[in-house]
Amino acid sequence: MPTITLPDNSQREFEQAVTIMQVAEDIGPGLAKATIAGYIDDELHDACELIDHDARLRIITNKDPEGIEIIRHSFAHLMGHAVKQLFPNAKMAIGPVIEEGFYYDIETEKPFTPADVEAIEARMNELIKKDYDVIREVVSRDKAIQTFTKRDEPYKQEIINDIPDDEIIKLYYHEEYTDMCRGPHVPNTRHLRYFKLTKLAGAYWRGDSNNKMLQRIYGTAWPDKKALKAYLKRLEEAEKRDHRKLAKKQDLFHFQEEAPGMVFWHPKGWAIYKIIERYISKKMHEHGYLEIQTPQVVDQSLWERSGHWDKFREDMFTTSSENRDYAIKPMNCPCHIQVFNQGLKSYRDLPLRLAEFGSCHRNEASGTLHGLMRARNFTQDDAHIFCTEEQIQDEVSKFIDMLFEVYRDFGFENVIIKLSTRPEKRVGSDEVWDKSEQALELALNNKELEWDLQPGEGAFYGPKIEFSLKDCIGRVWQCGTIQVDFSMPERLGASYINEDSTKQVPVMLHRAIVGSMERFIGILIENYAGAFPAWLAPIQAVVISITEKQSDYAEKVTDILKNQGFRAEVDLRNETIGLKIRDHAMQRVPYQIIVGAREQDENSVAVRTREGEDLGSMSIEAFTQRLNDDIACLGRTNLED
RNA sequence: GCUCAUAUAGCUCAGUCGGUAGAGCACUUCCUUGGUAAGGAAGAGGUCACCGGUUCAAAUCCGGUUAUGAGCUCCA
Repeated sequence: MPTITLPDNSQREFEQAVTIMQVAEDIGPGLAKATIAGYIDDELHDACELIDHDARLRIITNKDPEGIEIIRHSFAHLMGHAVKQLFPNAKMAIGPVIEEGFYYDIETEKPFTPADVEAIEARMNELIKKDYDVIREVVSRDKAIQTFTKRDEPYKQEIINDIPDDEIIKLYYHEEYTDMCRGPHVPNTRHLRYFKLTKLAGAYWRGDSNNKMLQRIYGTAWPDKKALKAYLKRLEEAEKRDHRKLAKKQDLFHFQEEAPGMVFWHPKGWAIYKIIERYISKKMHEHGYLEIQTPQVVDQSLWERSGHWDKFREDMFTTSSENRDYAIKPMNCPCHIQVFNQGLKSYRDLPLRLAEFGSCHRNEASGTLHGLMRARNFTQDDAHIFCTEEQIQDEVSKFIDMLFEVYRDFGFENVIIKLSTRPEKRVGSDEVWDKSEQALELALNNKELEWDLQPGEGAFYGPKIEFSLKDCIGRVWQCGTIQVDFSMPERLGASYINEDSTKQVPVMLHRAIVGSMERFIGILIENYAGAFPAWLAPIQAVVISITEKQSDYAEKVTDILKNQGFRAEVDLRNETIGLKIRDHAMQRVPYQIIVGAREQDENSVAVRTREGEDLGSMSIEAFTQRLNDDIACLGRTNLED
């Protein structure tokens, strides 16, 4: 006689054990129709789950986040159903839910073509129309193995072998198709309506590149048509912000075949770069860093001693001359240690913070290149802090503060923080790793920051904190980092004299805020959709003449702005005012200064923003004051500084 | 690096069955001298990524290379 308590605390009593669906039916036919699954006490179950004891029940429909997730998961099975009908020899691997959709990894004789995907989508739509019931069966391990042996599904068998003994195994039947899953799943395919298969790609079995590459089909699914349409629209809009597209439109930079993964910066893109560089440089100065510059090409032996040659030689560009082998520097740390090593250092010199805008070259695998986000030549806002063990905590803490100061100035609120701990292949004792991992964790917790642990993802010389930002379509890119290194200073002979006159090896902290100037600019372009705030905009104001008669006056106004350090341009083209405004608005220039006969007579300017707001006529001084106010929050950042 | 796809004018893209290439924008010149998101006309512009093959004939079909895109792997 189970008593079921609903979320509103109302209770229903039943003569015998009931399923979630039966409870829903008891409440009303509308709810029964919408029921996807339910929480029995605090556990999520299929709608066919039997309740034989007093319990709390919360029914899940497509209005709940869990409901949407179940729908997406069931869509993966539905795709499996369609795939097996069209490609009976396909071997199904895994089909999980991801953010906004699902995918299935499948082994096939021949890779799927885009036409195959269309056919699969069409077949899914046909299956949907059948509104068939999805039947769940709890089975023994033997029965599961038997089922998938009979179905000739080797990947499923492999998965079963990895399922812990105490876990129950469930099969879900979609007519003649059978899949295995933890569930829950929708009780009937009528819940599966609004989806689209979005992309086709290869993916390694179990994410290991030594394994066979399977075919992965991605899809997106939503509870209603409106949500699906909105998602596709959102994606389309986001793609317009792609930094590679905006770079072409705004003439910021380009890539070409002769230098894959290396940027040709154009004047406007380089202006942004220099503004950021100057900003960071100033910040570093304020935070006690000393800026240096080290060589691009360094003898191979240094990389051998640092350990990089061993681990990364495949990814390093090399060159040779007069029987000596060199590597183009892939990172700056060994060079910074060389600077540290010059002259005798005292404990009084610590912490010593050496900073460099270090240009690095890494021969990244061709398939990983991605515009500015992943380039073969990039510049790190790198710095290495040489300090004592006792100073680590404080330095890490100061660094995190500085990082957030910078990110806020660039308008980033949403920073993804991860702590990566010791990898399998590493140098240094466990004791040293314990200490450094704790130092990083403590620094994060003291600031009450939210972070995720990434076990085994640290660098070979030490653990690290990563600070990542998202691009226009939500891809996550690591930007900032701070890494503890107990190994490299010793390997490269760094030392200082302690209070007691003994020689000690300093700890080194590797750290970067923007990470790669290139990547950071890429993310900035996408986040601002090309409409940079005035302090970052490559052109802050464009002076537009209405007719040729104002050419001299327009040039005069432009010169005044330029002489005050503003980035201004003049547009004297023989075109209508409407066209010129349109051009510069599309170029996202923050301010347009329109000068006609009226302004010339009054020695004034008419100001318009790129958003289309008409600020009216004002004196040149009033405008420069306004522009100054606009960029004042971050101090004047003019190229002429 | 792996899987799939793509590569045509400066840009965005058409180009059917294999018969020597087309639009819009941009560019140049001329007309127009204007008041807040496209004034008008004319002109110029292409070794169809590169190398090879099939064919009487290749932008188009086939193979390879390079680059790019999506995803996977990797990322000091």
